[in-house]
Amino acid sequence: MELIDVATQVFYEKGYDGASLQDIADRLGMLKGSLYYYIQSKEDLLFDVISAVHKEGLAVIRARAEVPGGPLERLESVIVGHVEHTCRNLVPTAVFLHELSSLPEERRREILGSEHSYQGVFRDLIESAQAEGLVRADLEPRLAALSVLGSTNWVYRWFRPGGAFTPEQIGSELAEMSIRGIATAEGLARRAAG
Amino acid sequence: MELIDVATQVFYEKGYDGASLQDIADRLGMLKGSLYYYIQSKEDLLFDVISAVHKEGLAVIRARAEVPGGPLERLESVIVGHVEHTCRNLVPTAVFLHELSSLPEERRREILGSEHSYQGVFRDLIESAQAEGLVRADLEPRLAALSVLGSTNWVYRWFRPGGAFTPEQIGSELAEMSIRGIATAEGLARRAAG
DNA sequence: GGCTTTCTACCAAACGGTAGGCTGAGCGCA
DNA sequence: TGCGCTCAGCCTACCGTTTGGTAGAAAGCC
Repeated sequence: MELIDVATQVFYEKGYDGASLQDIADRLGMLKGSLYYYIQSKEDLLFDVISAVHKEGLAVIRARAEVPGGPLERLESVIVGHVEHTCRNLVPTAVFLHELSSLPEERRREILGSEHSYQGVFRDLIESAQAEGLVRADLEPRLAALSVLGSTNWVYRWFRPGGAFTPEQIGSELAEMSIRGIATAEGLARRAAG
Repeated sequence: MELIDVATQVFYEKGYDGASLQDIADRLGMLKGSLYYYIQSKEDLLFDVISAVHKEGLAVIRARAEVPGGPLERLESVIVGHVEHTCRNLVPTAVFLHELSSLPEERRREILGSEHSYQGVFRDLIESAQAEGLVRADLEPRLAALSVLGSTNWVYRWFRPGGAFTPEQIGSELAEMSIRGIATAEGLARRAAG
């Protein structure tokens, strides 16, 4: 469907409140009233955009989190996957991170789940690594997860395709920094050895 | 001036586009027409809000960056200062980071300076540390700066006063993770010794 | 094949509502 | 009397949404 792509782009450029259905209709070459043949409301449109990219991104990191292997290796893979997915879906991701707050409480929770799902994946992996002595024990897992999520999510604000860095480069460098930031000496040694 | 505080709060709650001058006037107990005695336009109001908090935050980290001492210690201090300032000025900071894109290109650049000023402070410190062998040489300074900025700026999205973590706690933990993430063995050793 | 009906994908116009911006009159206080 | 400030109200523009209608392709039926 082309509508959702156009809407994503317009929401990205003007923000949800700043974008009008007129803008979207113009870009599709139709009248704004005609949009209601496809949608129920403007809000539904935003919901669809956000919901899709969130579901996709979550699937990416969950798949990588559940692979067999040490928790530190899996965490690294999750970070890389998350960053690369962000870079390759820059526009929808930006809309998700920027306009989620434009949705009413209820629909927001419908997307995020009762607990913050992204954060949960990172935190679980960090806790597992901590239990094996691979991540510093004095570290608050939730804080560590938020730190990693921060540096990776921030990517949507500065990455530009064709810019100085490739998605792969950014993914692996951010993962490297994140892991070094939280691992124990043993965790790092075992990672280098494996 | 109370107007700017109220405007900050309203922009925070509803977003710039979603907020109306009516909302602001209501909260001040006056009619929206009366606002024009104080302001020239709605956009000017946003500009003032953003400009103020940006200038203040930049002053905080610049002061800490210019203190005498090793670059790694100064970087740590900058991170701590930045995070604590963010936590203590959560609402204006959120407006700054969230609504900067609502300003026209020109006024945006008037605030950020020709080069990204925050990023510049971090990058310069990282480059200094790199020159002294305290930060890994294979690390791209700009990427490292963006990683640190990401995890610290992200704080505005999850910190809540009276929540599980204090600003001091968050500042020192994020700084610790950031430094460990980029430093060389020698950098870490020298930091522990000093 | 020819005829009719249904469905798809829009169009045209208008609705009630609200937006930012502006004005000139008038208030209380020094 | 003068001045800082607020008032009530208007203007034009645009918003999301609804309604009623229609060209043309597709499908069903004989």
